[in-house]
Amino acid sequence: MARHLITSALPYINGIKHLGNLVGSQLPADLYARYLRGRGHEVMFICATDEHGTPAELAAAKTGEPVAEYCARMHAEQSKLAAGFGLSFDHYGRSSSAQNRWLTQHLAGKLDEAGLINEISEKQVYSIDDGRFLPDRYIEGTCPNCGYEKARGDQCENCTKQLDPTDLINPHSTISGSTNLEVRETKHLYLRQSAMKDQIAAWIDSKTDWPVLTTSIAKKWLFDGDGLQDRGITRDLDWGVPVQKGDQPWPGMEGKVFYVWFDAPIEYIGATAEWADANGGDWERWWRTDKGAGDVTYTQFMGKDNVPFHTLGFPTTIMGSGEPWKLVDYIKSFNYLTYDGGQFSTSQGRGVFMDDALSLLPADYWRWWLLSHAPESGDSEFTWENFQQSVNKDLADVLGNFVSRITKFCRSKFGEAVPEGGAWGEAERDLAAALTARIRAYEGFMDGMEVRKAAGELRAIWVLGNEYLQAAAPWSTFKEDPVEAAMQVRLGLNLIALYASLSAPFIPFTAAALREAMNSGDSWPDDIDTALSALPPGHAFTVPDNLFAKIADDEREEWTERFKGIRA
RNA sequence: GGGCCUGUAGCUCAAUGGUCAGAGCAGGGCGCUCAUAACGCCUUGGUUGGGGGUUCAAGUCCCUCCGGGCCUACCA
Repeated sequence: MARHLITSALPYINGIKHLGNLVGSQLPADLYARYLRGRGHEVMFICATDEHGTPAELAAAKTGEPVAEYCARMHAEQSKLAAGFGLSFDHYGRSSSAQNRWLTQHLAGKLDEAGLINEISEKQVYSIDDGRFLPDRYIEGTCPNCGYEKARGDQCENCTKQLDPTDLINPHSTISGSTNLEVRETKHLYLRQSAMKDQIAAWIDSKTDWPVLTTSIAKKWLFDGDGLQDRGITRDLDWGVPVQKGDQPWPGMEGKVFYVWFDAPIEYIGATAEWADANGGDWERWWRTDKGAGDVTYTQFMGKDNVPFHTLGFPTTIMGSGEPWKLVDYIKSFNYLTYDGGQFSTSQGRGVFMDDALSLLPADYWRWWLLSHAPESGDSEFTWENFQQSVNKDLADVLGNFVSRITKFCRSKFGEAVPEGGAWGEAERDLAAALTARIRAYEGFMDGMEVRKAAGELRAIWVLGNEYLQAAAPWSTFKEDPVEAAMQVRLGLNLIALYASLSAPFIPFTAAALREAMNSGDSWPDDIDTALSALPPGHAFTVPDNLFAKIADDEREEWTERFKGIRA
């Protein structure tokens, strides 16, 4: 038994997440966590809401709530949706927690002691009417280069020229529209990533088994142009972790907070501490190599947009602190899921969101489609037609109908208990051998986090059941040799119990329903003969309701229409 | 502009430089009747985006052109 720490990229607090967010981090992380638990490993699966930053403040202002209340409400809502999708976090924390505040301030203090913090005075645009400094992207004006009127402060979307906000003609705040802007001097802390460049580069170089997507993004940032740059880690905002050196004040930084990207990854640790405080556990044995975390394998899941922060910023924080924190062992990164040709977009309300999804269909439908089409090698596209076909064929026909045909046949001929008599012949031994080969392949893909291939292998395992049943044909055998048919049916019923265990990481709700119907346990099939005799003769079961209703054409058409625009 | 990823069957995707480029779905045929008209077997379908090059051998490596996507450090 090994110990696995698993973290999913933190969903931002600003609104309900869409299916693209879900498949890029939380869902595959859950798949892996469930699988490892199923194999008997000790797992700590952590996620949290990322609650700081300008967008959270603006979203709260829009609803008229104090930002703390807004975040509390949205956290509760996201927790509920996460539970609805079966995301099996050991703890779903909040980056605004006291634990994270303490850790963030502590690490900043250690980085300062190590000489890795610079104080830099700089000029930024301040909006007098908004009462806040404006990030470059919140300033719009006319591009001095091409005359495009909606150029942003950082870059003109029209001519792609890099801009400084002061370059813009007629600049205004995108928050209020105000043109009452001025340039003010402000002091910020910078994390000296450049000083850690060689150490980070050597570390990345040692990770030869990481996805290309992960290492190529990291290397681009490390070596492009002048190489890894220092990064501002503070902001002039009200909502966030107050800038302190540990528990001491930071002279000159009063009223400022740490940048959301400094404190967000630290919340992986913070959330584990939250878990420990809530459950009486020990978080340090997961995070401190001097306190028991030496045998932990740490895996992070995230979308590609998060990779720079996890390969450069957070490791700089961890390594630079000089303390024995646990570093990530493997970063599994994902491309994007697109929606009918374009991007899913939280800000534009484009695509299918987690709450919509659960209102239409049970979580397992979505889990299966999303995981079996996970954007691993490149962006992948969600279309309603593809979704309908996959779900109907894979879940309803291949798996659902298999369960239905064997349980109903048994009930009509033998009653609702596992029938006795008969012994395996060649067909059964062949099936067992085929199952073993496929299960070992499935385990290999799951160990390697090859999500789509694992889904394909699982489906192939389901298909083996139908092939066997078709060849054995107990409905024919029964007429000549009821004892032989009893053996075939008994094997079929045991296959259902086997499928419940194997499928649980992908479709946990269905797996639970199967276990309940079959009165079976959830042990992993290390040995196929044992697994296929888990339900002994006489073992009572019930015929479950159809596991999956098919998606009808008119439903698909209605949903296609309903979700084609942008949602309010 | 720069960097990275990507283009393979109608669709979604596979293929350490090495048999005849493979699966699933969709399409066609046959079988079966336990089952959610479900299942099984067989089968049609490809100049691997275009062009050039390296090699005994290229989907794979190099160059070039075309198309799609992402990132580019103050959105997170």
